[in-house]
Amino acid sequence: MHSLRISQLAEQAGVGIDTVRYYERSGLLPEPPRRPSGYRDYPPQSLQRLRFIRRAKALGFSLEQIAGLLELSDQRGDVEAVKRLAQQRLGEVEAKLLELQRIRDGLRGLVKACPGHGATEQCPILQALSGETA
Amino acid sequence: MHSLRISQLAEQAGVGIDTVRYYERSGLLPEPPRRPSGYRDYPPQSLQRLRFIRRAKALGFSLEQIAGLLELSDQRGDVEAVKRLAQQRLGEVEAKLLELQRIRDGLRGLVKACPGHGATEQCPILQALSGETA
DNA sequence: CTTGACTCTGGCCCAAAGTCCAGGGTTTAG
DNA sequence: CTAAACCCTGGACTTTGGGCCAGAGTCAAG
Repeated sequence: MHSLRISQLAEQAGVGIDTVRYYERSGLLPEPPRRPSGYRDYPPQSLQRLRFIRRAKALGFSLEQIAGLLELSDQRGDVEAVKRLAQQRLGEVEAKLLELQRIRDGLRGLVKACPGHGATEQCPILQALSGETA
Repeated sequence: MHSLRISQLAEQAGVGIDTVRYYERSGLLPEPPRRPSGYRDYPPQSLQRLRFIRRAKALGFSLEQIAGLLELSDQRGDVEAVKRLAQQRLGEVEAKLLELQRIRDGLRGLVKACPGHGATEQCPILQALSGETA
């Protein structure tokens, strides 16, 4: 059951083969062991990691930020530093959540205010986002 | 009080001048009227629009997606179509929210589980993201 | 009326995040 | 043993979202 090769890993994670190699080059995915032929031989955890990356990316994190998140889970020891990093990310994520909620509320308002007919008038989403947080 | 020129608009919106022109080229910002000299002469609403774009971008929306959001507020008439579009966007935004909440919960768990010392052990963020939503 | 700050267009350049060969080994099924 | 299907490295190419000139016109102050 163990050990995937790159095409299987890529497919199961829903990314391209080149993407996998690119992540390795970028340090997001650790270099896997190689078979004598030179083929990469991935342990199944790689799959989790790749999926994590894919989902985080879908949320608008850059690969660099994702690297930061992954560091958290990789670190054993220096718990202090890990905690600080986590708190910082948490702050960022919470801020993002607040803004996204405003967008959601704006859209909800739009959908509700718009019973399928009548004037769209003052669409609320611009309002919802014209707030301060410069 | 009316009518900004490009440098003022850019500065007040917190973006570069080239960015403003780029958004115009991309259709995100409507072409403003010109003075006889050819200078762009922005109405103050442009500022709201630019700020909206900036914030949405910070949330991980691509310019193309932002164009979709803006379309909603631009449309007057064909209320049916607007509503459908809004509902679709709403779905997307809600999905994003759910995923972000999972990340937040994972990070919170990590922060809490990590009292500043002791073993990091099984960091929860990988778990928090290894869920299904393929 | 000149100087400095601003604007115009057009074009070239950049980083991020891949994508796509080419040329050459490897593995496996028939 | 040979063909199909994989994998390797290295490098070129692409798209997105701008940044950065050059050369030329414009505007405001002194």
